[in-house]
Amino acid sequence: MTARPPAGAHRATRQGRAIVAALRASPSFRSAQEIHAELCAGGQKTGLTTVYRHLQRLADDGAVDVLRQPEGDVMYRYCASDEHHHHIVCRECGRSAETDCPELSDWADRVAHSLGYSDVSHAVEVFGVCADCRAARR
Amino acid sequence: MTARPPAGAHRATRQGRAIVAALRASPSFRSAQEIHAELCAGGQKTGLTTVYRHLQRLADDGAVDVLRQPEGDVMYRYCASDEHHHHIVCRECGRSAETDCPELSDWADRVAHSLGYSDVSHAVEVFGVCADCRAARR
DNA sequence: GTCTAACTGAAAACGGTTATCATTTCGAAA
DNA sequence: TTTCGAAATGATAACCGTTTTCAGTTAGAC
Repeated sequence: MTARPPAGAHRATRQGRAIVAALRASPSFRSAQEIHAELCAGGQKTGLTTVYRHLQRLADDGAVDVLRQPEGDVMYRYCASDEHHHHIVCRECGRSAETDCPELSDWADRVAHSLGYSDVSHAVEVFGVCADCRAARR
Repeated sequence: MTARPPAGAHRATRQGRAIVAALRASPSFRSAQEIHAELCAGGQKTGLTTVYRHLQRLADDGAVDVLRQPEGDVMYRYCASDEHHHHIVCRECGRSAETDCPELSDWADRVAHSLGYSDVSHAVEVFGVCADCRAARR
């Protein structure tokens, strides 16, 4: 009877490191497919399945933010903050900024309770055009 | 050279009426597939393609609200209000209520502008548990 | 070095949505 | 009422992102 490594621990793999590095290197939301293409292009051969698996686990662990685009694609971004927060995403280049939302939580709670709802959560995404893209337009 | 009916006009069809009726009859968000199944079950034979086409056009016309669930399914609901508004959706039964959002718009604009973003739009969904479902729990 | 659970990835399955295209239907004009 | 073309329909296939499968590989504890 030999001792076992603690079940549930994650192992350090080349692919896992590459995926986290790719996420950290980007200030904007990226799709699994984009990250996969980027890794392959950079010589980091990695299966698409593996990319999906790591992103999913990172999201479960709360290490990345998940955003669903209006078109339905799921995007991932490395989390700067542990706190509950929201994003302002540039419609053109995808760059995003984080913001906290105390007023927003208050608003959601107040409105929900006044309508008889409890256990309130909210999903908010703000879209706009960032300063650089606006400048590039003209 | 014969005169033509105005291009772009919509024609009144049995299927179109059935789809609108199904939407009007429900207080909660429904998926295209659900509506299709409901029509078929009710003897209103209608193609799935046609359901998608009508829902899409209604959404384009602003006649229905569109909501993307966290799981990715697109849901549709008849619009009570023409104004910009948001929904509070019951996590358990899907029932939804509408609410306006002047503070929310202000918040989104203010935060976005302070970060250099313009042409701001926002997507907000609030989820909770409605009074009936809460009562049914215990 | 040994061993095994964790990880990998090619290929297939999945599921919702959209495109294709031959057929049907609405409705304006004659 | 009949005609006729644009619009609508719907069965089928294509699409596309994501998940599952499963045989093979690898990290890392001992």
